[in-house]
Amino acid sequence: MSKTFKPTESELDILSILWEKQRATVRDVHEIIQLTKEVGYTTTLKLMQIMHEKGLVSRDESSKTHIYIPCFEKEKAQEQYVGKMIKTLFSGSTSQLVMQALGHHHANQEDLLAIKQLIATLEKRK
Amino acid sequence: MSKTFKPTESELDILSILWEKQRATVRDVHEIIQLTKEVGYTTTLKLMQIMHEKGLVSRDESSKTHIYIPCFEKEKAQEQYVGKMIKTLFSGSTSQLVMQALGHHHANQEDLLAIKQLIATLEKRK
DNA sequence: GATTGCTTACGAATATAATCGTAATACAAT
DNA sequence: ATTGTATTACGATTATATTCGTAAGCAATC
Repeated sequence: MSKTFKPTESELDILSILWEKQRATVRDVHEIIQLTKEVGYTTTLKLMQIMHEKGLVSRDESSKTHIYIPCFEKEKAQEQYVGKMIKTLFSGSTSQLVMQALGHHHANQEDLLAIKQLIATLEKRK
Repeated sequence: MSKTFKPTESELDILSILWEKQRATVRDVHEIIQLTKEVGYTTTLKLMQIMHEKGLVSRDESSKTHIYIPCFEKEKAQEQYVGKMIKTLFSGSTSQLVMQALGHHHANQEDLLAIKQLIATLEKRK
């Protein structure tokens, strides 16, 4: 029964900030957005208001300056996007995605160790 | 000088079919799209025409029924989307993406072996 | 050569997303 | 109280994406 959740590009950018900070005001969010994008304050405000209408975020209105909180877990978004990506960009092959990621983006020794351990677990569980 | 390439959702669906088949007519593509989506033939046609205008695909017009060919490599799209995803959904952590993928999507023994080998290479190259 | 069926071209309508200006409101400082 | 500043609300505009109807071309078949 979980609704298909499908934020737009801009909404996802905002969500990613909210997941990071847990809770934030429009200004908090806007200041971060502004680092990478030339955009007015009211634009960010409006986007967050729309996200509120859609139920993507909730907000604490007890003080004048509202505080926004994401309405669902980052993990849910991760699952959805990773799945879609494996399907449309990697012909359904998980390992191709994994290898693309490892091949093109840095992972340190510790990270690699953790991955090896996960693989070991998966192999045992066969 | 490579332009930022940014296909829409629908365009990406079409591209993914073209990458799979290498070359295809509008009808070929439409028949596959139709399996998952209720949409008219001319809609698919129009989308592909627009993609042609944008330079996302080229086409062979020598016979009446045009044959479409993707204009750039799947790998380029993979790189771009994986990068964006690591950034917005995994706080910049490649290994988190990798572990999410391996944890939630099936990979067989052979796949896992290939990944282990890649990791070994990366470790050596330290 | 008329009819049928499949094709492309094209314009228009509709839907969705993103942007911002302006006004109203609250609150703090003078 | 008045002024200044930051906030929200809201409407309007613009941009972009999606959808499809209709017409025109072409080739095979009747």
